[in-house]
Amino acid sequence: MVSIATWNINSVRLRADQVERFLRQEAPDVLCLQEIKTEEKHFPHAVFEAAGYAHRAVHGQKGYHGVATVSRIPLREVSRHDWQDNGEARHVGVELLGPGQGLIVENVYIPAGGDIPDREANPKFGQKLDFLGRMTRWAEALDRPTLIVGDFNIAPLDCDVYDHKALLKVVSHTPIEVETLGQFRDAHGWVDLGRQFIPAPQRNYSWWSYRSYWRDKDQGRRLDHMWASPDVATQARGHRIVEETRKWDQPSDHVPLITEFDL
Amino acid sequence: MVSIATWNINSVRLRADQVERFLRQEAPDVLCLQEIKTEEKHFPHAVFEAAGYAHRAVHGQKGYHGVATVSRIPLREVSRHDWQDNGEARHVGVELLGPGQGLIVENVYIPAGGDIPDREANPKFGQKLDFLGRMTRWAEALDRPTLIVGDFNIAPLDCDVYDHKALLKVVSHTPIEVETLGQFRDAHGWVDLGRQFIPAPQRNYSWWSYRSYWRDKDQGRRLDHMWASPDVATQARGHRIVEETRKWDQPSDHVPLITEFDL
DNA sequence: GCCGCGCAAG
DNA sequence: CTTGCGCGGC
Repeated sequence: MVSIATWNINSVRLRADQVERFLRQEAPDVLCLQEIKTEEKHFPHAVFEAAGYAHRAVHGQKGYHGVATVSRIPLREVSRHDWQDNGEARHVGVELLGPGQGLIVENVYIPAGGDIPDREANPKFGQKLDFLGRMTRWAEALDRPTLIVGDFNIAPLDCDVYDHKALLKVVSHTPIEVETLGQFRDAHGWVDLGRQFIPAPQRNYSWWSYRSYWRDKDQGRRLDHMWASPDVATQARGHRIVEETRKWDQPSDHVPLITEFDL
Repeated sequence: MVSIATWNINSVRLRADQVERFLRQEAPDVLCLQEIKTEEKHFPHAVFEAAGYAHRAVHGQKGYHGVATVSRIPLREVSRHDWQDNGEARHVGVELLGPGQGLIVENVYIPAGGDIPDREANPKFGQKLDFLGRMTRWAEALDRPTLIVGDFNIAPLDCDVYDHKALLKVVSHTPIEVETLGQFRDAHGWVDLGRQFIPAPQRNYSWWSYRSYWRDKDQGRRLDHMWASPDVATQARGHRIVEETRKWDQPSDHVPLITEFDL
C-alpha cells in the first residue's frame, strides 16, 4: 500500500511544525504541498529529513505560490511546468521509484483567479482559465499512469460549496470555471477520487475562507482534489480528509487529503 | 512598601503574555511601560485587569512610541506632556492615591535620536537634545515628591556601556547627550536610584541591541532609569534589574527595573 | 534583528 | 483574516 497526501499549507516555513505533526500522525508515503511561499533555499529541508522524508522535489518562488513533493519513497523529479511561461512556481511532477514504481505524481497549484469573475475586468480570471486550457492540452498527450493532486481553486459540483446558488457568481464556483475544469477532466479521463470515495451530495469540503467567521459557521468549499488516470483509480483503496488540522493553532485555510493505493 | 517597575516592552500587544508573566512573578505595585506601540483602543486592558492591575493610564499612539502606567494601587492621571508639540506619545504622569499616596510617577520615553550624532546631519539627534531641554525647564518647576522612570535612551556613566571609548561617538553615549542629561538631573536634583543601589563601576545594563549577537556577547548599555526627588530617594529600600526576561522567548531588547519604597 | 504599517494576494 | 514584502524606526 502506498499513501499519498496533498495539502495547501499557506507558508511551509510558518507551519513546519504542523507539517511535521501531520506526517507523524498520518505517515503518508508522499506529501504534495502547495503555497509553500518560499524559495527552495529557505525550504525547511531539515524538518522533513528528520521526519524520514528524504526524497524531495521543491519548486519554490520568493513570497508567492511554490509547490513541493516530499516522500519516504525514492522519487525522481520529471517535470516542472511553467505552462504560462510567467515564472510562477505552480507545478512539480515526480515519478515514484520504490513502492508504486512508475506512478507519476503531478502536484499543481492552479491560480485563484482574483475576485471578479470576468476576463475583461479582471485579468487574473482570464489567466486562471488560460492556465486550465494549457493543462488540458498537456493532459491530452499523457500516456502514463498518473495521479494529479493539489489546490485546483475550483469547486466543481453543486454540493462542493455550502451554498451553490449564492456562489454561482463567486470565483471558484462559476459555470465557466466548472466547464473549463470539465474539459481538463475529459482530456485524460481523470477520475475524481474525492467523489469516488465520498459520493455527492455528501459534505466534502477542503477549504474555508479566513475572511468569514469560519470557526463557527461551516462555509466550506471543495477546492483541493486528487484525480487519477482511470487505471490508477481502480487501485485506490481509501480516501480521507484530515479536517482536524483546522483545530490546530493558526491553521492553514486548507486541510489535507489522503488516498491509499494498492500499488 | 510600594514597589514600582519600568520596562520598555517594544510592543505590548506582542508581549502581553510576557508582561503577565512578569507581573505574576515580580508583582510590582506599579509598572511603567514604554514603546507600547499601539493606540489605547488596542491596548490589552483585559490582560492587566485579570492580573489585578485595575488602574491604568495609557497614552498610546498608532504604531510608534506610546507609554502606559498600570497599577494595583489606585491612581489618578495628572499629565500627558507633549513637550515638543509633535503628537508623539512619550509621557504620562500619575499620582498614587492608595499606599504611597501623593507620590507622582512620571513615565517617559525619550527619543532615541537616530544614528548620526550630529544636529545638522541628523534632525532626530537635535530633537532628542531639544526634548531633554524642554524636560529640564519643566523639571525646574517641580515641587512635589516625584519619581521619573523610563527609557532615557542615554547611558550617562563610562561604566554604563560595555566599551566607553568605542561608544563615545555612538548615539546614547556621546558627551553632548551625557551633558544634556546632566542638566536635566541638576534641574531638580534627581537621584539616580540605579547607581544608588548598584554603584559604579558595577555592571548594570538594561538594554542589548537586537543587531548584535547579544545572546553570546554582553554588549549592553544602561538606557533605562529610575530617578527620584531627593526626599523620595531616601525612602528607596531596594532596586533590581530583572535580567532573566532576556532568556524568555522573543524578548524585548530592554529588561525591567524594580525599586521598592518605604511609603 | 525586531517591531508596526500599508500593500498585494489568497 | 492571514500571509510575505519593503519600508522606516529603533
